[in-house]
Amino acid sequence: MPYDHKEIEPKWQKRWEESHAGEVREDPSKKGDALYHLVMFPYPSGEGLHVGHVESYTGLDIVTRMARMNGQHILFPMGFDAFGLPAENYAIKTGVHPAETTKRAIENFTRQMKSVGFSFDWSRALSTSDPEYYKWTQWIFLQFFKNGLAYKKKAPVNWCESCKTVLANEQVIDGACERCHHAVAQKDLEQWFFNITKYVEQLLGGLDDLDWPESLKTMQRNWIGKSEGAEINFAVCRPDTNIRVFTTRPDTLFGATYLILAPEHELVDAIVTDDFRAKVEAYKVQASKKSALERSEMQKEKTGVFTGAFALNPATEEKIPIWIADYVLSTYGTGAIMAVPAHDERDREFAEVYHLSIKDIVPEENEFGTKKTTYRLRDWLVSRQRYWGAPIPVVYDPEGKAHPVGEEHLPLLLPIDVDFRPEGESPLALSESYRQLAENLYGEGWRFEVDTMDTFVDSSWYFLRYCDPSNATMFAGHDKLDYWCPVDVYVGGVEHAVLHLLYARFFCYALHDLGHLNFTEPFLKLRNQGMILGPDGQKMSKSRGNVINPDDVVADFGADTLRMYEMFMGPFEDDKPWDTNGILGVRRFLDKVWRLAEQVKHQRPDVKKIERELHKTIKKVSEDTAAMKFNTAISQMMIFVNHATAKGIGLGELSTFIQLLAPYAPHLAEEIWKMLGQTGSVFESPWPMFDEALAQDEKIQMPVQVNGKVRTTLEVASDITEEEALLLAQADENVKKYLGLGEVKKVIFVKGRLLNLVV
RNA sequence: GCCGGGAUGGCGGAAUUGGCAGACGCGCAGGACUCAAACUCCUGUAUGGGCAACCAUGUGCGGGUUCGAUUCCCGCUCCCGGCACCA
Repeated sequence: MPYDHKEIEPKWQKRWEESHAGEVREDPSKKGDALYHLVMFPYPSGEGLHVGHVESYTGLDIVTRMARMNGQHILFPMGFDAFGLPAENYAIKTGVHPAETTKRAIENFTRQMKSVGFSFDWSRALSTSDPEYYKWTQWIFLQFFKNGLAYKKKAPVNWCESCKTVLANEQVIDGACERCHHAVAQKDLEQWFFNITKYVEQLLGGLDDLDWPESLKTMQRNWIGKSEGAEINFAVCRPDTNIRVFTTRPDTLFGATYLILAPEHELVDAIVTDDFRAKVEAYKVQASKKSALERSEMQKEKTGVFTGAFALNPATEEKIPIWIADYVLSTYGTGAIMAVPAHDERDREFAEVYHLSIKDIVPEENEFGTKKTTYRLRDWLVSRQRYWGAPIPVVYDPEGKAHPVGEEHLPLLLPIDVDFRPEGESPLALSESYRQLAENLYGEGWRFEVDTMDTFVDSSWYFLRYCDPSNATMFAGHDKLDYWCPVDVYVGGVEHAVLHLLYARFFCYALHDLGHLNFTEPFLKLRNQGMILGPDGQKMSKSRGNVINPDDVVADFGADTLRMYEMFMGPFEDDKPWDTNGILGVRRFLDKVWRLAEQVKHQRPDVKKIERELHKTIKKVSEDTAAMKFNTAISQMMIFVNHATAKGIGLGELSTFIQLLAPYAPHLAEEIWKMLGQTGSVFESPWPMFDEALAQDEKIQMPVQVNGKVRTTLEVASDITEEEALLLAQADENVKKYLGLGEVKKVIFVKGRLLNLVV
C-alpha cells in the first residue's frame, strides 16, 4: 500500500510549527558545538519557489538535520531579499505597490517552503524591504560614508536604457544588462560608490584559505584581475608634458615604436596638433557612441587616429608617434600604453593597418620605469535611479554639499507618494512628502539624495542580521555575532560568484576595520548546487514551457519524494535534467519503506535480521551525507531496503534505518517512528552509532587474475592469507587452464581484495 | 587567447583515489498476481560470439608507465562555465 502523503505531511508540518522545532537560541554551554548553516535567501518573485531553490535548501537541510541529531547546535535561518526591480516593474504595469506584491510573494514563498519541510528557524525570518532591516542597511552606509568608504563622484558609468538606471560593473554581462539583456551604454554621471578597491589585496589573499570550489575562487581572482608590471614615463616632445603608461612587459621597452592613448584620456586635448584636431575630435565622438558591446564585437578591426604629437622613448631616445585608439581602455591601467608591435599581437595588428614601424628586439631588463600593480576591479557603484530599494541616507545642503543623514532619523523611510515610471531620475525626486521631510528636518533648500541603493547592498550583510534579527540598537549584538559567525557552510548558486559573494566579503572586511566584527571572511565553506534543467535538458523557462513547479510535485508525490528525488538525481554540484519517471522510482522506494513498517510494527523490538547490512548503511549514509554526496547515500538506503524486503528486518533495525532516512524524508520518518512505538520526535533521537565490527563481512568474493585478467572468483574468509588464497586458486580448473602456459613468476596479493598470478 | 570543469550502457549516474567497470534509479523485454487494468513481486538487460560454462572487446581519441589504468604521465579532439583589445 502506498502511504498517504497528503495526510501525513501537513500533520507533521503543523506539529513542528507548534513545537517551534527549528528555533535555536544562544546557549553558552553549547558554544563549542555552535554552527552556522546558511542558504542564499531568495528574491520573493511572483513566480514562486523554483525546484532550484528546493535543491539548494534540501541539501543543507539534510546536512543540518543530521548534524543536529549528532548533538550540534545549529543556526539555520531563512529570509527574503525583497527589494528589487521585478516588483517595481510589475507596479509600473499594474499600479499595485511593490510593498503589496512583495508581501504576497513572501507569504507564498513561506507557505511553499514550509510545505517542503525545511527546518529553518522561522522566528528569525527577515525581509530586506522591512524598515527595521533597511534602517541598518542605511546605518552601515553612513558608517562607510563617515569613514571614506562611500563617496560620490562623476565617472563614466554603465547605463541601462531599458531599466533606466546605472549598473555596477559586476551587473554587466557581455556588455549587456544582467537583468534585461539590453545593451549597456557609457554615461558620465555623478554617483555613489563603495571603495571596495581599498580591500583588493585582502579580498584576493583571503581566498586562499577558504573552502570554496576552486573554480569559484578562480572567478573571483579573474574578476579582481591583479596584474604586475611597471609604469613608464614618456616625455612628450612639443607641449611640455609626460604620458605615463602601464605595461606588464617593461623589458620590451626598446621595441616600443608608438604610444596609444584611450580616446577619453585626459591629455588628448593638450597634445593634439592643430592639423589633426578635427580628425581626433571626430574619432572621439565616434568612440563615445560605441557601447561596450559594440567595442568588443569590433575586436577584429582596429581603428585609431594619429594625434600629430610625438613622445620620446626613454630607452632608445627615438621620437615615436602618439595615436589614440579605442582598443585602449580609459578604465584600465593609466589609459595609455606603449605599443610593442614585435611582441604584442594587438599592437602588431594595429601597426600593420596603419603602417607603423615594427622593431624586432630581444627583451632585456632596464632601469626605466617603476614597479606598479594594477587591478581590473573597480569601485562598486551603488546608486540606482529606481524606487524599490533602500533610500541612500544622504542630505544635500542648499549649496549641494552632501551630508550624512543623522542616525537618529533612521530609518529614512521610502515615501509612498511616488510615480513609479522611471525617467532616468529616481522616482523619489517626485515625492512631495520626501522633499518636505528634508526641509522639516534640515531647513529650507535641503534635499535628500533621491537614488536608492543597489539591492546587493541589502544582501551583503543579511547573514549578520540573522544572528540578532530584532535588535533595535545595533545591526546585531556583538555577543550574538561572536556566538554564530562566521558562517560555517554556505550553499547557493554559482551566479553570485563575483556579485554577492565578493560584496559580502568586502562588507565584512570593512565592518571589521570599523570595529564592528571580529572576523573578516564571512563564509568559510561554500558549495554551489548545480542547475536543475527541464525534462528536455534545457534551462527551465516559461517560454520553453519546461518549468516544473514544486507545488505540483508536492501535491502529486509528496514533499519527501520531491526532496529525495532532487538529491538522488546526481551529484549536488552538477547540472542535471528533471526526469518525470525518475521521481516515480523515489516514490516507489518510500512506499517500500512504508510497507516494511507495516510488516514489522507488531514485532518484538530485539529481533535482528540484517545487522551487517544495517551497519554498512549507517557508515555510508553518515559519511556521504556529511560530504554532501546525497545521491550515493540514497543509493545505499535503496540497497538496504531491497535487502530488508527480501530477507526480512527487525523492528529495532528498521527504527535505526528510519533515523538515517529522517533528514531526507522527515515527514515519513516521523510517522513511521511513531508507528514503530518510538516516543518523541525522531529528530530528538541521537544519530545511530556505527560499529565497525558489526559491519565486517565474514566471507568475501575474491577475484583471481592470471596476468591481470579475472579467471575465477573465490568465496573466501575476509582475512584469508596469501598462502591459503594461492592454494585455493591453483586448485581452480579455469585458473589451472591459464597457468598451464608456464610457471608462476610473480604473485600479487592485496589483502581482502584480489589475487593476481603472473606467468 | 587565458583560466576552471568535464566526456563511462538506451538515459541520470556509481566505482573505497591504482584492484571484479557499469552500484542505485529510470527505461526496455519476459513472467507471476488479476475477469481486466493499475499497484506489487520475480527474471533479464554494455557490445559481439556461444544452448551453456565461457571467450573476446569495451570508460572521447592516440601513445606510455604498471602484474593490473575510468583512475597516473605525455600528446590531441569535442563539450560546458568564467574572463577577455586588461596592455
